[in-house]
Amino acid sequence: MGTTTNESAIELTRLEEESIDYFVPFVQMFGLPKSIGQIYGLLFVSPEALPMNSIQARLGISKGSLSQGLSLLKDLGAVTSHSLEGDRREHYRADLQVSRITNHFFENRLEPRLQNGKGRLSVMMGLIDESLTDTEDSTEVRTRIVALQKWHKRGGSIIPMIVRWLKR
Amino acid sequence: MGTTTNESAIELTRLEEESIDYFVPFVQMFGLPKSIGQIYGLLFVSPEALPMNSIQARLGISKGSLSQGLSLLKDLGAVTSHSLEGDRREHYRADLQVSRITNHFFENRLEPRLQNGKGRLSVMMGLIDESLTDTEDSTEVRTRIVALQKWHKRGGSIIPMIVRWLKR
DNA sequence: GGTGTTGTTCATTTTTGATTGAACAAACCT
DNA sequence: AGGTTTGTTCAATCAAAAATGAACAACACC
Repeated sequence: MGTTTNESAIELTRLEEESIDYFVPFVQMFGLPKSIGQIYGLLFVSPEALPMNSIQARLGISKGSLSQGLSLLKDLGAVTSHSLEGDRREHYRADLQVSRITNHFFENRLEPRLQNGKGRLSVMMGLIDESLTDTEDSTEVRTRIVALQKWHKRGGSIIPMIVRWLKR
Repeated sequence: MGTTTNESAIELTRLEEESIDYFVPFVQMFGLPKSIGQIYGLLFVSPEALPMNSIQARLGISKGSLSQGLSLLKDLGAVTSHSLEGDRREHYRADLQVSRITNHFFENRLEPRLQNGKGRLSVMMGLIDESLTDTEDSTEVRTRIVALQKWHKRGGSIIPMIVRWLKR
């Protein structure tokens, strides 16, 4: 039933499978790769922190993906790493704040593009204004761009609200 | 400066270039292909409705992409098609409501996955509850899932608000 | 020092998704 | 009817993104 068919050594529990199948589409809708969802999904239902090799054995993904995935998740603050006494391996634990993942989307994916877009809109207005031919058409287009600018600003202002809503 | 270098027959105006360079990243952040952004960007600053062959000549993309792109944009309600007297070709015009595009993201991309996720969360709760071993660990995990459920619900409830905010 | 373990990096491979263009259908005209 | 224009569909190609695994670095222990 789950999409989590793999050739890995260690079987996943039903709970782990469900969690992974929850988080994979979740991270994907925010433009993150599947492996991130798998890792986070597994850690989310693991009461104790897990070392890399154990995660790898369960998910059956490559060491490279895992290392990169964990490092991204650490950057986001979605997982934390812990050293245990008498064990050289780092152990990884999921942070409960799922919003760490969504914030990444808003702050790194949306914000910069909105910023860039803002500049382009000004340029467009400039181009319209300097075009001498002040026809009916050009006023129509000007109207459109003004509307877009307004809408753009509105979109930008809602993001901080969403972020605040999703955190805590 | 613009990324809109192509081999097409008809030159784009600076305004058209800027508009395309505005909309391409815009649609991409909502998971739509670049061609959609090009088409919409061009139409957005065209005072008169354009026929397919003219769009193709300006953008230099294939007839196939164009046809598919326009049909998606029409489905979203982001462009409308009009028949002109004495011209067999359909003419396409951008709808000012950019929110048509974003709504597609929220309603077709986010909503269904949230819905699917809701089901998985119930399954997860069920699995935890039926697991007889009622250890410290299992209560910890239960807590996590409850928190996730709460967060999930919160996320679901914000979407209609965003959609309403973005429309008009 | 040498050996085994842990984790990272990055060039190659694989997978996924977008674009192309040729074949086809439909509409119009003479 | 035949010929032309307009638009769609879909298998093949191409491009972008993700996953792999081998090479490497860092550390620990003997």
